[in-house]
Amino acid sequence: MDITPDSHSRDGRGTSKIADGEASDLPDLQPSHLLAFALITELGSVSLAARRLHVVQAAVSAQLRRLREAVGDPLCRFEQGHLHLTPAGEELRKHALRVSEGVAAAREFARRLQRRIEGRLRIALTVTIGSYYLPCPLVAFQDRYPGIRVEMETGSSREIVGRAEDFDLVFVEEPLEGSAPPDYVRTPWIREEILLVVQRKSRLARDFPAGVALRHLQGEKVLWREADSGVRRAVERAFGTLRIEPPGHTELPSAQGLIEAARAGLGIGFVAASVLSGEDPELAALRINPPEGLWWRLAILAPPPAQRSAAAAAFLDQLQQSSDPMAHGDVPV
Amino acid sequence: MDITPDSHSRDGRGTSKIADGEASDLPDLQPSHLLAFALITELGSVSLAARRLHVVQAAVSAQLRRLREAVGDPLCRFEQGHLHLTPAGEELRKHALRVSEGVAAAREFARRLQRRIEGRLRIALTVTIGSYYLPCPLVAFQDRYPGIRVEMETGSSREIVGRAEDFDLVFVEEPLEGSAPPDYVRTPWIREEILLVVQRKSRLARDFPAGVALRHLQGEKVLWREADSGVRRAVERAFGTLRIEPPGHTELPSAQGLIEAARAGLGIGFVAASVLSGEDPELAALRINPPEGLWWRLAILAPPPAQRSAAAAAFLDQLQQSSDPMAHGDVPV
DNA sequence: CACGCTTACGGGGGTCGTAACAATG
DNA sequence: CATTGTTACGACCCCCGTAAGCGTG
Repeated sequence: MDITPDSHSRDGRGTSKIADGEASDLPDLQPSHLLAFALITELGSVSLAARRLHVVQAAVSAQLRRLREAVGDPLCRFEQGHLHLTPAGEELRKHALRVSEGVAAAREFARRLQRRIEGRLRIALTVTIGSYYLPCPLVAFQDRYPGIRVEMETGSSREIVGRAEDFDLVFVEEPLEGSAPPDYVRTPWIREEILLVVQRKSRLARDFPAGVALRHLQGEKVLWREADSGVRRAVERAFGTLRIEPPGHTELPSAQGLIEAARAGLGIGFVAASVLSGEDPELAALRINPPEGLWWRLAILAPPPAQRSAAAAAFLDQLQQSSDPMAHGDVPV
Repeated sequence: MDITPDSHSRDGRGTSKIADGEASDLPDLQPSHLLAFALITELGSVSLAARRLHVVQAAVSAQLRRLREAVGDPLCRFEQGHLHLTPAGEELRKHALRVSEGVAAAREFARRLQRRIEGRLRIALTVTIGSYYLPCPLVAFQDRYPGIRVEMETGSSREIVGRAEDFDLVFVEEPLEGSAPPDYVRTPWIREEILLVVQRKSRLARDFPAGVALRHLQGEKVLWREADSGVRRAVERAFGTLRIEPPGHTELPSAQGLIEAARAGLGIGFVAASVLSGEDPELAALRINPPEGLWWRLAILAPPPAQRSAAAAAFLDQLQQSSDPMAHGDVPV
């Protein structure tokens, strides 16, 4: 036999004397009444407490009466304009103060959360994003909200997408690997072109000044970044659709190193557009697969707006604000 | 200019954003929601919390939602049948637990008060009452309610009546001296006859076997108890109305001593009826002012029933129960 | 008589219960 | 399919605000 709770008790919030021998028709002790009582004892006056609670005297007076009824003992007395607590009131005051402080702390905590004074932001990202794109907005965010603790975790795209529930925001490279939780939303973040870097004097630069299709690169010596590089994986994926497998030649630990190697004629390389600053007299940056180009897209995976933490919402806001100015710029590796 | 609190705000208990820059239309954080949240986190389930709160799931679910809205951050998530708290939820849980414990303590305190497991009983009384009439019912009371701390204070009738507000019960001898607070109620307690003790062979015993009027005692040698004796004051008061002042002769420190002195023929004495146990071959106990006799009345001054502490009510109950059986009996001085 | 606490009374909104839906194992 | 959590909706009652009463300095 399962208890359908108070099925036939219309008494919404009342005596609550289920399976309780207590035949007392007393109203049960409400936390809010304790709050009022704590304030009354602190201020020594019902009217002052009412003022601070933004209600009229009569309301607080009624709360005090209900608390007294719930306790069953008189709690205080007003004589010669001053408040006097009975022993029971004195004792109850301690509990009321404890409750009051707890609620005040909770409210203060909520307030700090809302004002972004406090909070935690758990983000997951790939090493590439963590190295190139996130540091700048992150320091800006921390500068703006110094109280928010940011906890980062890096992992493969598939891994962090699978554990998306554990994070406020997940920064991934597209196309998404793995499956995100059902109602998560994908927000486009950065869309950047991947360019081919070759010597100006090379055959490719001469033959394809307006851009080169990937299939023309077969047999070229390619300067790769390390295996988990985001750009490398994007290019490899593009090659994969063509079933072309360009032989790896050299692995460079940084984009800058790759550029230098390309300048020296050691091979061709793929870099994100933002890495190339200004014109280079010796190097050409060619569009890939013209006219659309090969684009590298970064996206943010987030819970639906209603389920976002304030910190996450603030960070997303900031990213969206500064996504046009492209403030993330070129960060040295 | 005084603030009439929310005069034109019909919003009974709502956003409460008076003079608060916060333009957030969030509901404010209710203590009861914290209680529900604490229970949810403790039990790890909304339905279990609902069971224990004697409400349906939906109600608790709604409370959880309102708390989340009030905080502005998601608090928990339900995945694979288990509860997972977000960082904000984890933090809020601490405050919620504190509040929950405080409220539980307050409720437990109220319960103990109602069951008379705990409490304080502050009583005021005259030394006479404290010596003769109160000890017996008091030990019975303490035996029945061992958890209730009894605090006694003795003083003159006028003094303790004046400070009646400081006590749960005031035991006085009538007629009352001084003025009690306006709405205090007087409960008759003990009504006992004061008898005149004389030698059987004395003239008084011979002339007035059915009782003697006070005016016939003029010139007698009176054996008094000490000045603050209740019986002595009662008799003196009776004498006072007649404007007779019987010369004091001897002061005895105890009722028993007074009786012995009377037996020895040292004078006549006044004692409460209960002090005389059984017949005495040498002594006669004469009614005073027949046929009504001279009565000594004890009364209890108490706040109106609604303002009585549970302990006071219990003690009064017990006294009323055992007032007929006269269980207070004769207590040796 | 100003001030503070209490009581009585009417109205609005919060909260409960019912019911239907979605997700999970 | 049983269990659990959520949403929608209607009804009830708590609580607030207004107003009057009352005691006190």
